[in-house]
Amino acid sequence: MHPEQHGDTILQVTQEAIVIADKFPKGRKHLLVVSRQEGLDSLEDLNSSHIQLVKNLHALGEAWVQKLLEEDQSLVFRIGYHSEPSMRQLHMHVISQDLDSPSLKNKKHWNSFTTTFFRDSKAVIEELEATGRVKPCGDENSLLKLELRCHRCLFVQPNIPRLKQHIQTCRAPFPPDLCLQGYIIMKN
DNA sequence: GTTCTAGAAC
DNA sequence: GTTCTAGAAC
Repeated sequence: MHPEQHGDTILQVTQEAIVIADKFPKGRKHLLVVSRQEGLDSLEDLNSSHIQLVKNLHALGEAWVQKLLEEDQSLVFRIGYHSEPSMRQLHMHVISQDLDSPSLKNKKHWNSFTTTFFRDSKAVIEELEATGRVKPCGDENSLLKLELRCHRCLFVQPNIPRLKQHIQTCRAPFPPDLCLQGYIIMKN
């Protein structure tokens, strides 16, 4: 609400949103596009009146992806929302799909970005336009407790250290369903 | 959200 | 004996 009081921690300010670096990044690049609309805290709060807002948040996120891709063409991104955010103010994650970060430490962290708990911004916009609401994905808690599955090759890994080791070298293409829907954003 | 740690898993 | 996780505390 008062970005001027936070100096250089804020990457960008618009009338509707601010962009900041996630304090505990779960990928090499992890930004948050945060709505400045008071009281708008999660996807459940959205209705038809917010369509332009979420489109603008999406455009802001995409612009940052393009900027980050200019710096490193090997990066791959997804942009979207958590089903059950743990921080106030509706915020969209812009996160690189290496998921390579010391702050990614447990199953909940992993599953919050790799299961349907993560709602791609594009799908959120489409659902909001089609129905005027964004339905909860259902049983968020069990999604966060699912097995540790590589987000590329979809093989299950037994624990976090092994998963982290695995993703250092896994070069399987990203799942076709995500690519075909346009959820995976990479250099053309 | 993170940190810490007891006890489960190996 | 060591590694790892899950739940409590913050």
